[in-house]
Amino acid sequence: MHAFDVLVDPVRRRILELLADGEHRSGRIVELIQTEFSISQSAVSQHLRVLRESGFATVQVDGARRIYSVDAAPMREVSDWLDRFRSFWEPKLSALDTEIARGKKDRRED
Amino acid sequence: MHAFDVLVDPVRRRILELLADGEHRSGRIVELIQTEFSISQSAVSQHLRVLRESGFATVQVDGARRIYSVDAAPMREVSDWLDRFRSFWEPKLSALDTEIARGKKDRRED
DNA sequence: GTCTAATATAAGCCATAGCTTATATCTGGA
DNA sequence: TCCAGATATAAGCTATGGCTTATATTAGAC
Repeated sequence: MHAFDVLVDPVRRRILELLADGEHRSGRIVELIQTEFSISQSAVSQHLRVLRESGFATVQVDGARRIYSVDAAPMREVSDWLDRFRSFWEPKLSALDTEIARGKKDRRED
Repeated sequence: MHAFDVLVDPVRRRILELLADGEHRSGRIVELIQTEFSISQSAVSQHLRVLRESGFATVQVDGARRIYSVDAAPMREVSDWLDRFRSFWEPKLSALDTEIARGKKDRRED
C-alpha cells in the first residue's frame, strides 16, 4: 500500500495530526474524531488498523487499552517524491540549502 | 479537491514526474503513459483534466496540440502538512536549518 | 471545403474504499 | 466467575473513481 493511499483519507490525516502532538489511547482518538466527523467507533478503529498495517502508527498494549503513537517513517516516501518538485516553489535555494532541505538523504533511484 | 486526492493516483503521479522534466504535449504523455500502464488515450486525457482542474498542470494551446506544464504550487499544501512530522525523521536539524527546510514560508493556520 | 490528426468529452460499467450494524475478543474489577 | 468497558473484526451496503467505447471538437493540410 502506497503512502498516498493512506494519507488520502481526511480522517486518517486528522488522526495522524492528533498523534503528532503525542500518543493517545484508542478511546480518546475515537472521541476526538467523532466530534469532527460523526463516524462510528468501528469506523475509527478501521482507520487505526490501516495506519498500523501501513506503518504510520504503532501500538502499545496497556491492558485492554491500546496506546497509539505516530511513526512518520513512511511519510519520508512522500517527502522524497515531493523533492523533485521542490525547486518549482523554492527556486532560490542554494545547492547547500537544498541539501539541508532534502535532509542530506542518500539519493535513490527515481 | 484536496491535493492528496490528486496525488493518490499512480498514473497522475507519473504524469507529474514526466512534466517535472519539462513540458510535453498531450500526445507524448499518452504515449509514455501507455507503455507503462496500458490505458486508453481517453483515460490519460481524463487524468490530464484532473491535473488541470486541480491546478497541478497548466496548458498552452498550440493549434490542435496542448502543451502541458507542471505547476507545483498545490504541492506546497502537501509539503506544509508534512512539516509537522518532519521532526520525527529529521530530529537533528537546528532551528535555523528547520527554517531553511521549511523554505522560510509564512507560518499559516494549522 | 473535406479529411485526418490531435485531443477532449459523454455515458455507462465495475471494483473497491469507507461506512454501518452486529458481534467477537480481551481485560480488570466486584 | 460473571460482568462491563475497551477495542477489534465480520459482513454487507453504497457511493464513487477510474476505466472503456463511442463520439464530439478543433485545427491544419491538401
